[in-house]
Amino acid sequence: MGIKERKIKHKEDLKQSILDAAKKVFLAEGYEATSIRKIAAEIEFSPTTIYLYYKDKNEIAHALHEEGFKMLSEKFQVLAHVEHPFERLKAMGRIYMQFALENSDYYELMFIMKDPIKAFENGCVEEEWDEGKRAFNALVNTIQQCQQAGYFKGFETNSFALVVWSTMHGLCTMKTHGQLELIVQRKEILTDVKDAFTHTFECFVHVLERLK
Amino acid sequence: MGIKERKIKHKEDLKQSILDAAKKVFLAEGYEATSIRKIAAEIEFSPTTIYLYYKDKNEIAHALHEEGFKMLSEKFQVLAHVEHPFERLKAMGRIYMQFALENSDYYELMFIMKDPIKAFENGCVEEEWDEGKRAFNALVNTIQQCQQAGYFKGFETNSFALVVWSTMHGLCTMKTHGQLELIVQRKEILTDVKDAFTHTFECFVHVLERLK
DNA sequence: TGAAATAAATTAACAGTGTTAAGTATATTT
DNA sequence: AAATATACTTAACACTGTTAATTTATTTCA
Repeated sequence: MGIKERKIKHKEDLKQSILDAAKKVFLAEGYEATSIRKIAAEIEFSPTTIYLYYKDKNEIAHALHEEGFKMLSEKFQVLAHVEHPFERLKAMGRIYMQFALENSDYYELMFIMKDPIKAFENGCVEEEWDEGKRAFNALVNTIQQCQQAGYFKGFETNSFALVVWSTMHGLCTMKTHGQLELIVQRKEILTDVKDAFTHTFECFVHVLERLK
Repeated sequence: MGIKERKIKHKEDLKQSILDAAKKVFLAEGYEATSIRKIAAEIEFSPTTIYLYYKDKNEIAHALHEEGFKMLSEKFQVLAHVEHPFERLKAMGRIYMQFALENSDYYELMFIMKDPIKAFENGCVEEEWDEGKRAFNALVNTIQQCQQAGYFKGFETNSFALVVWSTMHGLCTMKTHGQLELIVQRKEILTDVKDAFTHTFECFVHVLERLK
């Protein structure tokens, strides 16, 4: 009775099981296709049961959004071993880019979609955007250390960090949303899309290098 | 018989009337709430009539997306009177930002949503992304002129243009999607959100100025 | 142990979505 | 006047998130 066993396991912590099921559907079909009914079918419960554990779909979106931040911060772990702050900043950018491309659905949920944010606007989730802030702080700290090493002198640290993040965020979204592909389509110089993405990043790195 | 007169006028060019109705609902309630049924109710026709003039909702999204580009390019007209290329670039950025804030729904449709792009992927619309390309070309040309004036020397023009656009796009989306607000919330230095947005832009301008 | 109270899950329903196939008037052509 | 073509509508499908009311299961207490 594999199904029954699974059901018992589910009951132990149904909230987590719902999230797991949501994640499964989400990864296989994207957020758009992740309906309450599909999640319910996955765990063999009624759709309305989900509302006993999550206030609404936004709260599930927020939970997935948190998962995404856990993933990203794990990938950021390796940065601790990069001593030179500017090298660390570059590595950070590359990790961020890679994450955005390889987990574009998560990226969407973390930085583009409004649904997960609505969750703590509607009072579902108590905390503020701790995950996002932590990630941003890591960037601010690295930039601060770059400044101590002679880079970006005369720039207000927070504003500069926002510029850097904006650039990376803009580039990643333009890539994953297809605008980059459309723009580059007939531009002879940057024929390959992959190149446009990488070249733009490298160009940005050159810009930063010039600010020493 | 105001209604009947209107109906006759509609029949003259129903396709345009549908678009006008779509725009009305879209501006009043945003794209999410712009349903086929609402558009139909607006022009007092059956919902299915719309499918006689537009293949699907993506095609309507694309039509609105075109309207947005017309609006933006109109606002860009004033740039012709700005002689100095770097001043023009800055003005371009400010116009872009203002447009994104004041017409955030249009901006969403033009640069973030995938639906309008699907329209010419699904063969609804013949042309490529001409509007986007034209806007991007304006940016490339300005940057090229900046380079001739001694700015951004040694940078590949197209890549540099993509960096600039990425930064502006990233900043605007972070603003309109609320991330900027959340990040700044507890950062003591940039308490005001409006300030964070403006300050980041100004910081970016300083970055560009340093590349002379 | 058996009845009452509590908790957990379900059924049915609401109000909406994009979209399609089939049917009905209206206008045009033969 | 009959046949054809055009324009539009009705009805329906297969979904969506969400809520209220109801049933089922578990626990508490006399």
